[in-house]
Amino acid sequence: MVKARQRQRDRRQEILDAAAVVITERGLADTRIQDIAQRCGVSPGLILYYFESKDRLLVEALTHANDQFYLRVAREMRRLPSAKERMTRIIELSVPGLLPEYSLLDEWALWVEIWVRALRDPQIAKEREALDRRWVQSLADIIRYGRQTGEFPTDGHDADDLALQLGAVIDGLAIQVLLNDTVMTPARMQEIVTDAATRLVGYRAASL
Amino acid sequence: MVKARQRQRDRRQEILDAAAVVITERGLADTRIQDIAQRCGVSPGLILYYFESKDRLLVEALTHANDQFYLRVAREMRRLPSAKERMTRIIELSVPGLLPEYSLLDEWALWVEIWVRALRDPQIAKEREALDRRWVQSLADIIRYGRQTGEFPTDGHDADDLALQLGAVIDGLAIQVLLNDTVMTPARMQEIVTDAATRLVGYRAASL
DNA sequence: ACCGTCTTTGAATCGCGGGTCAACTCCGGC
DNA sequence: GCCGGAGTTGACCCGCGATTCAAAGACGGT
Repeated sequence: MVKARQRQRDRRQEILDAAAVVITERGLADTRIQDIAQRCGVSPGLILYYFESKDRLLVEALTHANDQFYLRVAREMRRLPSAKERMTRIIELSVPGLLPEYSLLDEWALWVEIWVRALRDPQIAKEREALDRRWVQSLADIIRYGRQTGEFPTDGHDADDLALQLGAVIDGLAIQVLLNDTVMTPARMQEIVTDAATRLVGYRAASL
Repeated sequence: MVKARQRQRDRRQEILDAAAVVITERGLADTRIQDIAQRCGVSPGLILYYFESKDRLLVEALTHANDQFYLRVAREMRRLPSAKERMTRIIELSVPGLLPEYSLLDEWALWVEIWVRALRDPQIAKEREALDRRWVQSLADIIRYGRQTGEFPTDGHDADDLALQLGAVIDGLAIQVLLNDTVMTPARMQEIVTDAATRLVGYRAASL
């Protein structure tokens, strides 16, 4: 009985992962159940055995993918001892296509799909807000941590405010990078965001 | 013959406008030919008499709507005598939902739809880039104009660079405002963008 | 008033893809 | 080895919506 539960959860995960991949490749609007089934090496009927509808599956897949990403980032942050390093790293991770090992293009592409749906689907709107807050929270935590360790000055604005602004800059630039590789390159984005972060938070960047 | 051409062009415009409205209301993915026809008070068949396919129509509608908006803004800019006023005004116009008379929410909602499609449709990607450049150009022009009139200092960065950064900040914040009316309000966005503009360009804002 | 062409209609076609379902398989417990 | 239920399949149903098309209408030119 326990094993059955486990196996069921595994299967669900597998489908969610496959769904995320397919959405990334084909876009939310062009993702068919058939595609997801194929990527799992499974029949289309099975997909609807595990999820009550295509729509629910897609929604869950989007948040699931974001969760995965968030957890990876959170784990990395915990490992880094200094706030500056954390800031540098989280910026690296935010730039689409900067690090070849994570294909962050994918993360951002999914993110844009979430935005579109959030415009008209209240459930997604709520989810999106939660995911976004969590992300901004991570930035704010780094700032607070740095103030605690003495790496960052403590006389600046509220950490949450700063994080919100920094997050906005990252979003705006990420779109440019994601959609247009000529004018705004990953390297350039990294530079600009680093600059913005140091100015907002008020510290000196580690030279690259 | 001439009149016929004119009438045909009018009909096309009418359809494009209707399409933009429907896309805004229902989202690109859920827009049906039937909806557009209904909004024009016309039969579905006619839509495909004027456009070779739904897809072409939608693409054209997106850029058409953006053109309209751009032209409105450009006209306004020309009327304002000082660069500071222009900057203040273009910021107002960039904040979704700030001005009730223009429902800028709509502009931004369409913009997000363009992004999603641009991820996978090379034609749209190219169009989007052109539209975006035009927009950033407007910002850069204001900066250059202000330097010419002596309103802005001339020792700062390249005007195009500054415009690019300012544009990114606007994009990032606009998404937040568009999707989430609790944390990031229009008024707050306006404040932040104004602040960013004055710091980037290096002038004093007119107090609000 | 007549003709030919451009518009417009609305019904019909057609393919696609989500969801259903009855049958089959597999596996774990007895 | 046998039973029962969970897991899996793939064929089928079904509605939706893009596109086509033949027929009807409007309109300008003669």
